[in-house]
Amino acid sequence: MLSDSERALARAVLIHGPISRSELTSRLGLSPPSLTRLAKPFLDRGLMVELDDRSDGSVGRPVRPLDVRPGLAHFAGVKITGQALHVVATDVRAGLLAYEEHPLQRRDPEGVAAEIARAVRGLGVDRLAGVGVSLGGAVRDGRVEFAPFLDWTDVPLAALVEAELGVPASIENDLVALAEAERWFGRGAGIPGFVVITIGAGIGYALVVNGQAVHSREAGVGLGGHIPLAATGPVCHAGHRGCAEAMLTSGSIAAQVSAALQRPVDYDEVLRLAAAGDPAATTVVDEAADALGRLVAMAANLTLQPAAVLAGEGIGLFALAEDRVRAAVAADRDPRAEPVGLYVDDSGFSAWARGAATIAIQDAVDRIDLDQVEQELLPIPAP
Amino acid sequence: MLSDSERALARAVLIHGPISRSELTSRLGLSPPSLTRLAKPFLDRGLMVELDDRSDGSVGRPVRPLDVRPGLAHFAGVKITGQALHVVATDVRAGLLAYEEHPLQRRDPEGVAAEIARAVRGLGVDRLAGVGVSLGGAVRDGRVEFAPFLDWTDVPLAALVEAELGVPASIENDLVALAEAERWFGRGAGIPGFVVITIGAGIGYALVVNGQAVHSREAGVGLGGHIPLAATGPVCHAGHRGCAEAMLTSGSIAAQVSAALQRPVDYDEVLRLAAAGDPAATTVVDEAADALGRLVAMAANLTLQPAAVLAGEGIGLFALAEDRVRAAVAADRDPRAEPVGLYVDDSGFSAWARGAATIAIQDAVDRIDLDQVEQELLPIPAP
DNA sequence: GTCTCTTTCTTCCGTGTTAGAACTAACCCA
DNA sequence: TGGGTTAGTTCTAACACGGAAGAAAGAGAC
Repeated sequence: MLSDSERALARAVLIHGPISRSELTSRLGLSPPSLTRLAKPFLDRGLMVELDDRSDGSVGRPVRPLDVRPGLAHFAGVKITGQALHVVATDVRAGLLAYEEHPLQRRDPEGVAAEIARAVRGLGVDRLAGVGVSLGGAVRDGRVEFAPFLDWTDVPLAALVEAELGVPASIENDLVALAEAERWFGRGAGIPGFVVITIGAGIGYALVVNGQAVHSREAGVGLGGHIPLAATGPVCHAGHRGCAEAMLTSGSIAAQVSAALQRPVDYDEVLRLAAAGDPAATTVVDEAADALGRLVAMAANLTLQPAAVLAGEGIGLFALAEDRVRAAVAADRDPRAEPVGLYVDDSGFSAWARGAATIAIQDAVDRIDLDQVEQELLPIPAP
Repeated sequence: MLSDSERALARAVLIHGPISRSELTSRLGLSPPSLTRLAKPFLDRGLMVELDDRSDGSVGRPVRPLDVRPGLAHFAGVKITGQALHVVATDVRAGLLAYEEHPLQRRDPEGVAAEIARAVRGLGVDRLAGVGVSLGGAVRDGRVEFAPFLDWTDVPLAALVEAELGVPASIENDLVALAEAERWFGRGAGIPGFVVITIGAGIGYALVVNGQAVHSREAGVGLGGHIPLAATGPVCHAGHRGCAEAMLTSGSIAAQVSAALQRPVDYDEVLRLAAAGDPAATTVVDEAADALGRLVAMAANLTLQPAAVLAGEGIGLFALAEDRVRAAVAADRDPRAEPVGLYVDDSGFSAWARGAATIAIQDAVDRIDLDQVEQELLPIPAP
């Protein structure tokens, strides 16, 4: 619907906040006249607004930065896990407006779609322009090809959710969605390529290269989880000693400390104990930090990307043992290579659902038709 | 010089051999009229020819496939190692016409440039349209920023070679060049992404994602070389036990077998001994095969690419222990994931120099100026 | 105050690229 | 010989783009 240049403009304004036409010329490689021409329809239809950036003392005509019209639309993002729906409402930049968690009652596609619809309606968001749904598994063209934790095969989830909610629905693999969120609105904004590693109940892995997320069939399979990271260490359920799952998942870490202390301890308590100096917890956390650093280094080495975004609900580990992680990264990295940039997204569980919302936002941008913008958008008074 | 569409056409015809306009429409996303218009200047100026594809029995007007004019130009490729220059002459599709090896006498930039020029002239190629040079190190904009094995820093090698030879010279990192060669003309043609692993005197590693080679600053540093692959095993010069260099380089393999047999044995003899069933050689080769498989699996897992091109002068190992390599790949790969496609380029040392030639070819395509095609090209009679 | 300078943005217009519609070319087959 | 089929071409209208020149809007100098 939009031409390439129009879409590039829309994306640039969405991602880079208020931005002047002159900066857009260099960023998009277009001439000033083209920017004037391209921006006009977006302004006329109320999709963008022109800010009057008050004079900052510099000489010359003041810039009139373009921005997305505030309150133009809202989006919902839903991450499906085996146990729950994590639901967020966001603005057009995936900024968090609300976050809720709902236990998942049903597992059949229709039931899940109905619960997604109920949860999204429960957010009470007006101007909902799209819903994004993410889950672990292989996803293509709005269909869940394969989702092991729900035992789904070839489920047309986007169509089901659209039918329930009446707004466009987008589906994506949870890790690809998270990578997209980090790339557009998160810690990876402005970096051409990076690795995404999540730790929590499982190990997640995704990749952005040359400014685009790698969208492989494998994304759902969890290939990063069984990379060997320690010669000694616990054994994962697949029988790998010292693999990423064994060293880094919150369940395995909690189990190790529980065994040592001979009482049940959960992950958060492990982190507290380690912070307080408990020797068993400290040992386990330190070894996990070493393993995380090794995983980051290995991923950076093999993907040739000098940056990593760390996320997931278990990422509290990093704050506790940052020095060890960094030391482990450096140890497995050639000293002549650029040091790996580490960016931590500690927003925990809501990051997953924000990732889903990002997919909905991206699809909404691609869906814009300047000839068919609903007139309801226009009456909103500009602030 | 060429517009985007013209360049896309030129590349498609170069890469995909004789190809009809109708197939180009779908491949390039252009309309038939555009193909007619775009192809005409290339035909008029003698850069392309129209084949009359004799009727194959199908109904309808026969196709007139476009192809590069035979004998249009030749290219030279030079790979610099610490000891020698490996030099090839190729046609426009990087097809091998000649291969020579010259010991490297001098190490200073001017001396190397002079030896490159002498070696290339020695090939006796007419219609030389460009020279590509590749070497291990960091390269940018025709300059060698850093080449440890020659102890070079910021050497304008392209300019030096151009001055000596009088034809355009292109410089690239050896592994990026090899990856480009595999992507355009080699085993990776038609695959959107793959990993390149070379074994030989060292371990090489490169990456193609979304149809483009990853061009990182790190490419020259050899990051793939010290990935841990075996808990036991020999120690590399950097002190890593069981790392890729220790397990897979021809020097390390030969040294292990030499130690076992208590006599000096070179790499080729190791392969012969293993093929003949010698127990020491077999053990070392089998362990190397396991390590190679593990490296491939790890790279495929972390890059999310389901294919690997194996190359390098030591790749004879693969033919000898293919089953073990494949088994090791499968063992470290989630069974639900797509199996890794293995493509072997067993052309040995000349593959490196063909990679360099590929870079020259790519640059030559980007340099085409349809307004300034030399008239000398035209008198060649079409076949 | 007003004049000049600087920078941003806009208007005008020529150029070049694109694809739709209609057409021609070249072959198979009956 | 004439219809069917596919490939490729010609004509033309639309349109996106950037260069040139101009307008807008402020800062600073006098």
